[in-house]
Amino acid sequence: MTSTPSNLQNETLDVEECTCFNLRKATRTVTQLFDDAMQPTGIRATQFTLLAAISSTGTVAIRQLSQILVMDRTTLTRNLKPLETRRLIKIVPGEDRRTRTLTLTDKGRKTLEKSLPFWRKAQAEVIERLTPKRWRDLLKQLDSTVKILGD
Amino acid sequence: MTSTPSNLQNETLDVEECTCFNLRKATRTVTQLFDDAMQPTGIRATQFTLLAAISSTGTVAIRQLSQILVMDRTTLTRNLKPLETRRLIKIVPGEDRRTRTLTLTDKGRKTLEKSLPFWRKAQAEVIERLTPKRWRDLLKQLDSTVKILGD
DNA sequence: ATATTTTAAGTGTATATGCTCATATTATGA
DNA sequence: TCATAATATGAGCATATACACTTAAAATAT
Repeated sequence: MTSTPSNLQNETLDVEECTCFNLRKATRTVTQLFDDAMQPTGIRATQFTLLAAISSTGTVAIRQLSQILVMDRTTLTRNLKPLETRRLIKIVPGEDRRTRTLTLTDKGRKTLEKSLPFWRKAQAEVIERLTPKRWRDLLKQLDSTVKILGD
Repeated sequence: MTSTPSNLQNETLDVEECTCFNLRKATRTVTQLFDDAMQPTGIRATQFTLLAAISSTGTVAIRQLSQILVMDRTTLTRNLKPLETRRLIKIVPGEDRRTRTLTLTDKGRKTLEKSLPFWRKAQAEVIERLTPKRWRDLLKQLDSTVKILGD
């Protein structure tokens, strides 16, 4: 009986189908596209999302926003830092003094408004290149994934 | 004629459909699931991917691997650091002395082998919870996305 | 054969992500 | 009311990501 060689090789082929790896790969690709498109605005795609979220919620606490964005609270806190440093947002204690509430500054609002066309352009380009059907399918799959695997 | 109020509110609703944001959100969710499942192995999902890739390619240069993984070269360099520190991989100059080639150490091979069942379990859980059909659709969409938007 | 160009890689800087632990404040229960 | 539990946050630590710039080595062109 010949000893079976380590089947490491065969196993690792499966790894090309790793859900995590493929998601991260696609995220790298798309984030680079968006960051590149947003470059003239001075803010990144991630930062744009935060400004837009704060704009649409109005005043909101950190924990609250982290739940809306399905983002770790401490990650959000860190991500807010560069926005606060550049005075795009204001962070002040809430009525419940455990909380800190977020609001856009005038500068933040202006930055968001100026950035919107660039975001829209990037988004439109992605939809066009993927085709609307594929894009809708992608978003649908991503949404299912978060809903089903979240928590 | 009534003046239209700032349509910032309406605009930002679209942002919930931001391709970049939704990808990042799903990636956060899935990465947390994988990292959690891999926790007993002492390596993270991202690191597992690197070990598996090096194992399947055999000796490989950094640039080469970065292209295989569709990953920025400098990102790969940084990601290799903790693996090298823990002596899971060896980085040595290649024949072309501009290059540095990567190989698994014995410890790296052992770590990869021990990690495989945990990765498989996480992957199986994801496929089961999403259902195989949805999972295949997701992977297909991610692959299209990278192929179409890459470069 | 040497000057020029191309290619591979490392480093500085900045952001993004999330776990663990510590602290402050509010809510609750005896 | 006062001790305890629950909640909101920040900070330390480690990794992940990528642009711009620099350096070294190989390829090429004259």
